[in-house]
Amino acid sequence: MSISTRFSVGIHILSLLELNKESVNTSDYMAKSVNTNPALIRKITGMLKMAGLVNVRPGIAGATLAKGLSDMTLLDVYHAVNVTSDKELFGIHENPNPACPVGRNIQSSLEPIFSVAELALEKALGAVTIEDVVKEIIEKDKRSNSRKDSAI
Amino acid sequence: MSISTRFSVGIHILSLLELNKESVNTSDYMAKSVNTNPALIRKITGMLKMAGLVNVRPGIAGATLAKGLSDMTLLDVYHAVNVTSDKELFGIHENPNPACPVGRNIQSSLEPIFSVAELALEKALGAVTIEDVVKEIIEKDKRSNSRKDSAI
DNA sequence: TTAACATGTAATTCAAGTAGTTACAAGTCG
DNA sequence: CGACTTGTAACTACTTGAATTACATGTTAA
Repeated sequence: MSISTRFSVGIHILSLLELNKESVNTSDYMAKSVNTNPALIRKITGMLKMAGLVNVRPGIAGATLAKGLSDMTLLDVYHAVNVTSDKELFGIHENPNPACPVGRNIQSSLEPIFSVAELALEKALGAVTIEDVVKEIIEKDKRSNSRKDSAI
Repeated sequence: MSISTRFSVGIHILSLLELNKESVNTSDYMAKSVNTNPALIRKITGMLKMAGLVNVRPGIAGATLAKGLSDMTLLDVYHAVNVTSDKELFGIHENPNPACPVGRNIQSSLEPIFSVAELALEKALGAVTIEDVVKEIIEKDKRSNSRKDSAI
């Protein structure tokens, strides 16, 4: 199965907080941008808060960025929204037959290999900051706007 | 959610085919080693067959390796058992608000980033062959056996 | 040819995770 | 006080994974 869209929604939220920082970003407003419901936004925002990425307090409208954009990588978001802390990316079948040489060694043989692969993934995510994403969004928006203008 | 255990089971099957190549590896036998049921083994074996990794034919007992162990990487197995062909590893929320700069650019901004991360993962998996896994299993088994002997 | 056995596959069930939705308690502020 | 917001819990619908059962199809040997 795919990695939860909580990850991309988390990135969406952080990007939105930057690009819309002049206004108050309530869960209701952000839900409209993501196109989901406010409760889910609040849930994910809560996860981002736990990770120290956003400031948000009960009763006070709006969330704000808690750190500089260049200090937040996608890996931070990945860890914030994924419950991968207790669950590995790769699932390994449990209870293989201990009477079989393969069965009794497959798990311990695969774990370090899977770890290396997972770390490669995380390294790639850690190399991209939210600032990079925001810049990309701005660039893409400029390009599509200029295309639209020239078409008129 | 985690990547399906079909992946680790697929590796288990291929390793077993090598280490038990003197015997006939029926789905029933392999199911006992993996500790699951024969139908699931046949399903995964069928996927491995589609990928050209094993030979198996209706009515004829047992599966065999279709290629050399050093010519099979974990990435081959990953692609064989994962239906990732039509589904990306990272899920991106659909239908974000096109009226919002973030909403209308988030998907196209994230896709290439996620692709890079996914490729990093696949590169790591492609660097490990089934031969490596089999050697590791043999090594681990030797070590645990010698420990047992010395304990007597 | 037939009986025994193996693979291929469909259907069913159960469990778990995702995401959408509603509802409401708790907190804040004019 | 009253309007608004966040934090959560509960519920539903949906999807996927995995286990299980059943049976059609194919093969082999007696």
